[in-house]
Amino acid sequence: MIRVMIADDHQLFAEGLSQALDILPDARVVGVVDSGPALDAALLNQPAEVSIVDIEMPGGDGIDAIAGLGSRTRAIVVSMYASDDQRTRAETAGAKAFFSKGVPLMTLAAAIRAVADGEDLIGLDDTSRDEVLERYGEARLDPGAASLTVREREILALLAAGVSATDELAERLYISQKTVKNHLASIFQKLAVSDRTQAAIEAIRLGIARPN
Amino acid sequence: MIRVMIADDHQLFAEGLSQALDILPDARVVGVVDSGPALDAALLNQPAEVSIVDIEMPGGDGIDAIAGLGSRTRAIVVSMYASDDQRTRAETAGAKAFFSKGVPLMTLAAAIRAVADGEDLIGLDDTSRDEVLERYGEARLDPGAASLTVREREILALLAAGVSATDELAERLYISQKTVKNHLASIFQKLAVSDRTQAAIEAIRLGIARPN
DNA sequence: GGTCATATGAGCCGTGCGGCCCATGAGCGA
DNA sequence: TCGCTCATGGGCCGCACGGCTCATATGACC
Repeated sequence: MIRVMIADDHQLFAEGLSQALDILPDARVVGVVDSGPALDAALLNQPAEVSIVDIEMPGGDGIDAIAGLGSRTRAIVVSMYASDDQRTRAETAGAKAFFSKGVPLMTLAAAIRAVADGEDLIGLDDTSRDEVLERYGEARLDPGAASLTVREREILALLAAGVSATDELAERLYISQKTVKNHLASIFQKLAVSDRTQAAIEAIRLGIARPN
Repeated sequence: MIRVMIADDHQLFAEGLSQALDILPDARVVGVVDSGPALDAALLNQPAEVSIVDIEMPGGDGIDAIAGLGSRTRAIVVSMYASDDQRTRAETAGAKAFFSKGVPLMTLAAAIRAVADGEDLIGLDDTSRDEVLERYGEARLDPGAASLTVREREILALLAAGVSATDELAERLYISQKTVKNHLASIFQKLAVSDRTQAAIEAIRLGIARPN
């Protein structure tokens, strides 16, 4: 599940995009803000892998804002009137992609997946960029935890119950530590997380395990 | 918070002990079972740092049960009629402490703290053992998360929100990675956990952070 | 019979994590 | 003034964790 934050002062656009992205099985809009500083503040309390940032916003340029975000989120800059020097400025500020607001939604969706996966689209020429987007055209697996196998759910449940060490997990399940790590790697990929802490939280959030 | 599981077929004793231990600010009884196999099964779904195991139980000797528990829990064996050969058998099975049911509650409480802290009491002679128990006579800190500082709560909240990597935590808080690790080490000690996964779960359980 | 998903397991490797001890400065209360 | 807590850092170290590729066996499905 890719968490997306939207920064745009045009409510109609922002909320419409929010609704549209929520249709995607592999992305979820976790917040909408209307200025650069507000984006910065929102990300403090609500992590998001990807942020969609408009250039034209009151109270400071959107590009100035993302320069100060560091690795907190990966920024995709969108502009009403896309120009080459805007693209250059976005790249300098550390944005991972740059689009005109005229692109199809599915292109943006593909870009979100690509950027969340670590791709950097902004420096590419058009043909290379389209090639990458092509690869991310389809939704990345599971609507939640649907694709988890039974064994993977067992491991997640234990993890969320506090059994975090590999050797303990292996003992409980009567399998080798190596197999535990293999299952965990598979879980990480399916839940789009990067370590067992995030997996445990996600397991609780998805209702696979109860917090108590 | 030390999680304790009690295995004893005498309900009066088990539940009484459960109530008594729950008074302690640093321990919590998370389950009561009445046989060795039931202990094994209960620990699969409910981790416990320490288990109080009675020797005299129907359906298999309590000592036989703990031999198969591995590192899932540290066992403290209690017996109605403590004998030297029972103590020897308990030691062989991997128990960390052995007591007659005649000992004062506070002695058992001290033993629970000692065993949870990694001490092995069963091989010690009486004077050495009493020395160790003396050191663990007082409750180990916090009634829950009361002793956490403001900064530590901030870090916990971020952790439970999915910000699990040290470098990301440092960026959000505008402090060095080293300081983040120092705070985390302090949190681990106060919550009696051993890694950030368990800390995040505990934070959710304590209501410091919401799962969603 | 062939293909696919699942569960099991191995090896290799870089580095992030957690344990340990220590230092400094600010703030506060005895 | 002394002592304490807290937040901020540093250094060191062992090892567990996560990323990668690969192998094998077992069912289910077609």
